[in-house]
Amino acid sequence: MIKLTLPDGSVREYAAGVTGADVAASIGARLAKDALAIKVGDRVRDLSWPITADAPIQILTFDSPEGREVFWHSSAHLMAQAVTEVLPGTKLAIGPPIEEGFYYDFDPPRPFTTDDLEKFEKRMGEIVAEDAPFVRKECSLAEARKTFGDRQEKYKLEILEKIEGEEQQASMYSHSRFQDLCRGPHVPSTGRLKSFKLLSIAGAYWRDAEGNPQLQRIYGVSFPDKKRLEEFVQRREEAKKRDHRHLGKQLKLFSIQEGSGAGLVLWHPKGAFIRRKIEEFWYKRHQESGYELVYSPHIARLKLWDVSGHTGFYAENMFPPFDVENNPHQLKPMNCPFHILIYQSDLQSYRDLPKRWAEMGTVYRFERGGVLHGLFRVRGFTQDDAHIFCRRDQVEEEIGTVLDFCLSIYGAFGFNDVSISLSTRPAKAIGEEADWQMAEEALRNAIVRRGKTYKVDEGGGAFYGPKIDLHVKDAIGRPWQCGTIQFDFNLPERFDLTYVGTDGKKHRPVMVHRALLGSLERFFGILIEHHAGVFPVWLAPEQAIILSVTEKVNDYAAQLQRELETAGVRVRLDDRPEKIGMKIREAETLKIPYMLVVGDRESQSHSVAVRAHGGQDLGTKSVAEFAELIHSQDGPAGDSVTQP
RNA sequence: GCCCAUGUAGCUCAGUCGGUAGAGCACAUCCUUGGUAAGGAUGAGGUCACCGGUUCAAAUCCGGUCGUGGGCUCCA
Repeated sequence: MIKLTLPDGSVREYAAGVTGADVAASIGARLAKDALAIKVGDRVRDLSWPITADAPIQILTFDSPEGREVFWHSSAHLMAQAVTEVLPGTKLAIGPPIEEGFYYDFDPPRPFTTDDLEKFEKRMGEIVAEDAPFVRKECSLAEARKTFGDRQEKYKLEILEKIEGEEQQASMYSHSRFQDLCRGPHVPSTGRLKSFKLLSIAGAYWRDAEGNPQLQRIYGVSFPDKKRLEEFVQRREEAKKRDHRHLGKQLKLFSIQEGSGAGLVLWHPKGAFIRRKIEEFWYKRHQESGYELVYSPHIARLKLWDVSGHTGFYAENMFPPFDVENNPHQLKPMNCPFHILIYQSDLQSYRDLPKRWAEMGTVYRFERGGVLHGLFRVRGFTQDDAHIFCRRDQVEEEIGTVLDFCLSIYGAFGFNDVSISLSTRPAKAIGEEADWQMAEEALRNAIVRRGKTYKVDEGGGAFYGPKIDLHVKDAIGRPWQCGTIQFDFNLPERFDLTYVGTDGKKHRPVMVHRALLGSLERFFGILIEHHAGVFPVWLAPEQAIILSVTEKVNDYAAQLQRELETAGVRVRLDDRPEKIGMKIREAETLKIPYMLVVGDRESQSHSVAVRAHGGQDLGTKSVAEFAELIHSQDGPAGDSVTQP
């Protein structure tokens, strides 16, 4: 008999050789039905795997990340069978699960088309209906080589070459008429893979290396039931509706035009208004929080970037230098060297630290054409940057303060679900081991002391220091990386930064880079998608629009506009001779928070009929009441609202 | 940068087999004075992204460039 420990700590006894399927069945019928795989110790196995020794186990279902991985991996095999059957001669590369779904890379006799996807899906459905079991078979490497050699699966042979030396045996998984080289594990049978959807076709290099043959990748996603697939489809549609590129055009917020250049953003008046609101708020909060504002130029002598090292390690992201009176100059990809020059311009005493210098600094980075994407990936953007120069004994408190500051800023924009990751020392790093430990400790403590949880990205730090990255979750649950807090052991050395300590000697300060929103462009894009274009009152360029029912009340409407403007409300008047339904429709599509319908009734009682965006009727209000309503919402979330 | 797709009116998009261009919305003018998501009429608006090639003839076929989209790659 062997003892298996369940996740809840309970121990059950089974005969040696018991399978995951048996164990699941012994626990409950529901679990047996949902079980996809089993975790034995820290290895995930097929449900048919015989367990021969005591171990902690966990039955994996679709509700666990590992269960989903297995499910999607099996789905990739399912798709591969369909593709090879529909398009014989298609060679197989690899087909792993990904964050949400799976893909498989193929080398087909001809490129796939969108129509192909439907054919593949149809065949996949047939294979699911077969409910064919996934069967694992171990074989020698030589045997595997022969199998795939016969089938002229050159990519599989390459994988086998790589495995050689690492493994003694190869494993094959087959189901229905399909067999693939695979480590596994897999779900018990194709019948589990009920609901799936093939999403897109993309090019991808074999082994992700440019220069290698380009393969055709098909992305797909699958779920154990229809409902979850429908939810997924709905989520995608919702995301599409919120796409900041469409909303940006529809609401006249910004544009990126061929005439000015790819990846370069034009802020139109309404977008610029919102940006200005964000900036004003940002400046105010920084000044209240011990930062001093600085400005720096957009270009500098190339020499500066030599000293900072950017011409070396950052060259591929910089625009080419240009000549200024025989002096090469460089468009700035970062703000830090300028802040450092400010630091160096004076003798710094320990008494004066920390220095916290913040700047909305516009930087230009060369991004390859193919990666540009709306406001999310651009070539010119404004970082909400700051650099903190401090003593070692100040580090931990500084980091903590930055973290608090950051979270409060996110809260003001309605982002309260923030996830934190800590990236530690990479293999290739500069600086002393002790410094790294100190820095990582400081970052860790700052997070832990605030009772926050965090993920560790081992080795994910920059070569010059560890960092914290902050991700905000938007209204439909998507995470976006915004903030970053990074230690830098590199630049203080390169620029030989010092301060005079209590001992009268020179000491090296610690430098921390930080951005909260990241880039204004990107953050604006996130805000647009988060709010689906319906900006909160404090950011909305137009907070309300007066809609006159007939031209007879236009005088009253105009008077109303003056009164509301005097009361500090951003209000526009639509007094065109159009029907009220038409005006409402337009105001709705413009996503103006409040519509004020005025006709004879309102004109006589000196009031407004308030309709909120989306259709909610807030009834009739006096001018003062409505102005009060706007004032109560005219500030960042959680901020005390300033009365005009 | 690479692969695939794509670029037609301000926007969304038709345009068949190569025969010199269309709709809806938006815009302008006029009519309509209408109470919570599209009232009507008329009109104007295009070097079919750009450059080159094939052809009697190119929005259409071919090549290149640029932009955009989905990916890949990269990401101090």
